[in-house]
Amino acid sequence: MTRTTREDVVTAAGRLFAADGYDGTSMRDLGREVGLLGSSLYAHVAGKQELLVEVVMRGSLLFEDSAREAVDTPGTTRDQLRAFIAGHVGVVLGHLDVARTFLNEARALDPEHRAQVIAARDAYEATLRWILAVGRDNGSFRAGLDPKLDGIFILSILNAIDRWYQADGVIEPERLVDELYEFVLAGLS
Amino acid sequence: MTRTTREDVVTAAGRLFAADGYDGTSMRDLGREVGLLGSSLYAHVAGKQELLVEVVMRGSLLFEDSAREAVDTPGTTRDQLRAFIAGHVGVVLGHLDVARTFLNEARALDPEHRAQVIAARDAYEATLRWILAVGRDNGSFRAGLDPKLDGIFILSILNAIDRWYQADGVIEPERLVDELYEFVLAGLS
DNA sequence: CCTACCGATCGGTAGG
DNA sequence: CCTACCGATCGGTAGG
Repeated sequence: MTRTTREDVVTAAGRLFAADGYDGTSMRDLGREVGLLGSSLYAHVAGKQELLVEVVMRGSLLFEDSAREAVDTPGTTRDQLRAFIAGHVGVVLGHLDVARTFLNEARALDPEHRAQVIAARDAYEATLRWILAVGRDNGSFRAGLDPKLDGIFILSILNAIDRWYQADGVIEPERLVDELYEFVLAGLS
Repeated sequence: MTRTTREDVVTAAGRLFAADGYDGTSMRDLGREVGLLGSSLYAHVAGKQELLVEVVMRGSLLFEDSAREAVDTPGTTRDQLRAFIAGHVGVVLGHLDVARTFLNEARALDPEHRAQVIAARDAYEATLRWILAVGRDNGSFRAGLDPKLDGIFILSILNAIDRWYQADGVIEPERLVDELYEFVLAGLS
């Protein structure tokens, strides 16, 4: 046991926010998680809200980077769609606590940061819609596709993964990506 | 303004639980909503938890009835799938507050009722899986379909509707059902 | 259905 | 990083 760092506190906060929610996590709970008293946390952070902002912003960046990589993927529009799905799965499974907090606890943010998160989500969704529209126009997907509505359907599936996926087996991440891609692509064809 | 009834309190509780969450709703908030003091609510209900149980159980019953009706629908397996989707949309759009509370606030329930809700959700999911398996075996859907995984994908889409649907137009409920059915059916074909 | 409370818990601070 | 606290808010109760 070395000294507790700010990073330890942020990581533990993500864990508790993901498991019990922001409102369901007290500073005393968080202190216990890192082996300190609740009041001692204020030597590391300005407050509870700052911790939420930090965790959520990390999630926001992860999804943003993933979306950019998907668009930069060489190949067909279908390859980009697959990269988008694979990237999303990678973020969720690779950073479960951060992803869960980003997806489910944003409403506890102060108005300014909440607006920032909503903007980030809109941009993420816009990237997917862009892929769908391009694919519709170049014949990769069906002509009658509705980028907005079909984008919502796809994101609904992706954003629910953290709720049912269990790390300990049952289905491998690679197979999950395959099945997701297959199901979604069919819906677009 | 007539006398406040227990029903008024339960309805208002559903509204606030859906909007602000169970933890985010205080008995004083709820009292204000119905024009009473927080402490006066205890003349109508035993406690805050009882209100959550009541709202969530109403949601549970609505989805259960809807699933049964879908299975009892005459016609092809595809017709049953469509009825399942239409029923789900009907419950969500027709009882937004109850559906939201059922879908998002069950974790605030005491262990016994939470177990009940999980069992109800499992049964609902089992009904959908049954439709998928039957349809796979009778040729309505593709042979390689995975009832469990594809059922999760479908429910992911259905359970997210309350998060983005806006009652004031944009898309009609009938068109939503059509688009959902089209997208899902393609994923199963 | 209100008045007047209760004990518990919350986020956070002063001072060391 | 702890001690000792603070004001606010919470769910809930006694008595009318």
